[in-house]
Amino acid sequence: MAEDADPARRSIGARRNPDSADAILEAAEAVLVEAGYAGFSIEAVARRARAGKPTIYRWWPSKAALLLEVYQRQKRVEVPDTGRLEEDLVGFLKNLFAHWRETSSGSVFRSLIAEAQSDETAAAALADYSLGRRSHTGQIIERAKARGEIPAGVDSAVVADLIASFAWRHLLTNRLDENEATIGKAVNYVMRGIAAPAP
Amino acid sequence: MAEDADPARRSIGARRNPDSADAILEAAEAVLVEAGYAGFSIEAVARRARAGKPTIYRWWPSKAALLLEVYQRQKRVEVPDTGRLEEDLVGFLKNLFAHWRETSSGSVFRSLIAEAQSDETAAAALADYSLGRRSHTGQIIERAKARGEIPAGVDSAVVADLIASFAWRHLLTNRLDENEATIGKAVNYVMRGIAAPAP
DNA sequence: ATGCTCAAACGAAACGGCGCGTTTTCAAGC
DNA sequence: GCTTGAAAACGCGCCGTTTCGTTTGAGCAT
Repeated sequence: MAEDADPARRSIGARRNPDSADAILEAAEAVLVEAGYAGFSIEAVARRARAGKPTIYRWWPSKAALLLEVYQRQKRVEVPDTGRLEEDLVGFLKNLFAHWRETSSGSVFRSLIAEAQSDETAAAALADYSLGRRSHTGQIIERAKARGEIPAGVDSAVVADLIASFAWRHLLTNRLDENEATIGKAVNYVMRGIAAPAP
Repeated sequence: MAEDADPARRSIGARRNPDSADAILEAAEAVLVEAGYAGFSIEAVARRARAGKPTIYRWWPSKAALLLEVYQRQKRVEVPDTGRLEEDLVGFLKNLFAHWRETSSGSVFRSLIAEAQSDETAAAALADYSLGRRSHTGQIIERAKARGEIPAGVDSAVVADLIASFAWRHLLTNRLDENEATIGKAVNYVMRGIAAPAP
């Protein structure tokens, strides 16, 4: 992938070298996938990118910052919009699990969560990110509300939190190959809770 | 806490020294609480326990093993049994969050989850543990089933997984001071999903 | 425009420091 | 004599930083 950095990539003068930045980000992703979070060190990334450590430290103040940018470069998961809430939720989770399994996104996100447990920067970044995107799930639920499929009183933040928690836990415990039935069942419980009139 | 190890604690001959083991476990807990997971190293624990590193490595093959034993020494959280499922679930989550906040259990468990992302041993131990205890939540739900409060067809594993996920996510994102209303709301959604007749 | 100087970023190498996991040494008690 | 424990030292790797020489754009004067 990025293992043979362009030998012509050299300093381009008194401004940031985008080639270096790219090489570093790609190397970071590659190291993460190949060696896992345990083998993810600034040294290893620098070696892999054929870059100097100071170059990395200049642009990314912490391991967490680098991880975060790698994560943000990832392709986004597809969010279905079928017109039925339950179908959307199950489809989204299936897409998400497949995405996490089949691309490096899963490794990167797992690492970010782990890093957040010991690095304040990572924790803040993760919180920002979660809050900022308001999660795809929230949008799915809001759409269902807008078309009157579920009561307007439903607190989409709470529901989205439940779904997101489910996804996180499966990611962190390496159960992304969960069969569709389990996903469907979990979503179904939440779904009925949403749809039922408040007691 | 364990900072002044008994100066009289010395080798007791050809068997394991329980005083040393205790001192090491207590030191590990103290280091984790005071310096966090980032500062948790075998060296630091050995220093704190006034023990030699080889002594630690002899009895705990990895950092994960030590973490796990520290976690298992913790006091258990109280599981309510009021005769009403919703009350039990909310009460349990409240107890659990308070327990995680006010004792070192939260720090230890967070660290264990983080460690599991880079250490295979920790991952296996965590999976064993989660599976083995079948979670307190599962017992709560099974009780409700036994007294006929909810349909016998309810899959308690799935529901317990939802509740546990909710708890994990709040632990990992440092939101253990969530107000009672949020907990209640989340549980309420799940509850109604359980109670409602399958569509 | 042209040419000069300065500042910035680059890769590479080296630094001291620390934690790793291991090995060795020595003393103590069964 | 056996096992255990404490202590010290080992080589290794990564940390975050500093220094070096080189490359190049930007700013300014001519």
